[in-house]
Amino acid sequence: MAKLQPVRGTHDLIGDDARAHLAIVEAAREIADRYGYGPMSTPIFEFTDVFQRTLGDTSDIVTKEMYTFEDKGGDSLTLRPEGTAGIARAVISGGLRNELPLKCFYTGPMFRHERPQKGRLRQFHQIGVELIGVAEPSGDVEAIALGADILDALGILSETTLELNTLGDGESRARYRDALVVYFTAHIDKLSDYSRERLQRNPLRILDSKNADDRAVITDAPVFDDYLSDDARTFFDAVRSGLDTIGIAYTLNPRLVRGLDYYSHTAFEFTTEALGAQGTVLAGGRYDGLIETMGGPATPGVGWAAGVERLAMMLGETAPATRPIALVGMGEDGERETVRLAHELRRAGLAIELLYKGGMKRGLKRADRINAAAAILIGDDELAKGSVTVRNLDSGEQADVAIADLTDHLAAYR
RNA sequence: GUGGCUGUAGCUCAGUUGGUUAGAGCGCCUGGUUGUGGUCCAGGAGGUCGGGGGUUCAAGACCCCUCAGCCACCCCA
Repeated sequence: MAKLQPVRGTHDLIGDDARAHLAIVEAAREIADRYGYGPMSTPIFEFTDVFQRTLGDTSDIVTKEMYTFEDKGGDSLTLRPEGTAGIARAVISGGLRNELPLKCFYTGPMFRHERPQKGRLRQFHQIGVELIGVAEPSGDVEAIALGADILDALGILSETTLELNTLGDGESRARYRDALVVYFTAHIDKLSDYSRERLQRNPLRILDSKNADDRAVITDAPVFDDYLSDDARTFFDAVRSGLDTIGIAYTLNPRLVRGLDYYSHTAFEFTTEALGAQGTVLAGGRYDGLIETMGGPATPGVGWAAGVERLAMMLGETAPATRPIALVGMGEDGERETVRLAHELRRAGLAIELLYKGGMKRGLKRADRINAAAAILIGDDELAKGSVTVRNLDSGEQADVAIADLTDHLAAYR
């Protein structure tokens, strides 16, 4: 830390950026509420174990991306890299098992020690939902519909594609995994270095490789469809027909995978071409094995998370803030009166900007800069008459308004 | 963690083969207007040239290291 600067990969949210983030979260929260997904908040740090056990010792997040530290009591704590683990932990430790299904919406910062690039930060923000305790495909459909509704409300659904895949049940996936290992091992000389590593850790990931040589090998790789159990196929068909019923379009992407064992059945991502290499905007899936993996009773779950920064990048111009009315006081008495009036008018529901000092010229200049719709001028002349001057800053027209009539007069600016 | 590109005023950027006091536009401040903004005119403030080291008579420019940003890989929101 040679210099006063933000930590790499972190970002201040100021002005319009802050407003845009808030607007996204608020829009999402409101829609989630309509679906019955109520707010829930878990700590931004947990015992390291919570993430280690849920995410698996071989995942990238655990092996190299966690912000882990020891607290003064000697416990190993970790800044949360994602939201699901904490909620799953709360389900177990908070006795929420008796209140299933749990439907929740969460938002907040996440932390991953990655190299920053477009759409990727070390501290970023997510919104997300979880539906825990529902094993039916209608739960998957509901979660996806909720995500689509939020994207639609933000005006960006049409810029995204919903990619959909099934990871089957554990048995199907184990057999498929074995088949892949056999196939890729036979072609190991043609694989990239990265994919050779993946072959050890997570063979399904090879299917998702961007490497041209890998792609050639992948073309003839075994397809999951041949290994899918009847139950898994039935489940996936039900999800698909559910989406069809409510008119949500999707593309099947057999290469869309999740590494960890507790994932099952549905995997989906809303992706876009608009964000460069980090095209995933909202992604999730079913994690029926998660809570059991953490030491709880077998409990099904499905959910997703979306990156607020990525959503914000797609939004472009934000809706302008409501135009305030500026109060400009001249002289001591005038300034005192603006303070009193500001309080009164704000309590009457108007957006008021108090221009603390500096006289009329400066006051009007500032009123203009903050995009005020009107300025209320109060000086000795006005005080003597018991009125104020209301200047429309667009037309330049001015009116002498008795203080008693002011609220009515200003109704035009609401 | 790996690779490529880039760091000059609050912002966007010029700055010639190394040459004297580092510039522009926008923004900001002041005045023209002792009670009238947005336009115009005049003036002004604002720079460790990301940081450190080196080469040189001389470095914003060249070399090395480092930090940061961007983009990509990896991975993911």
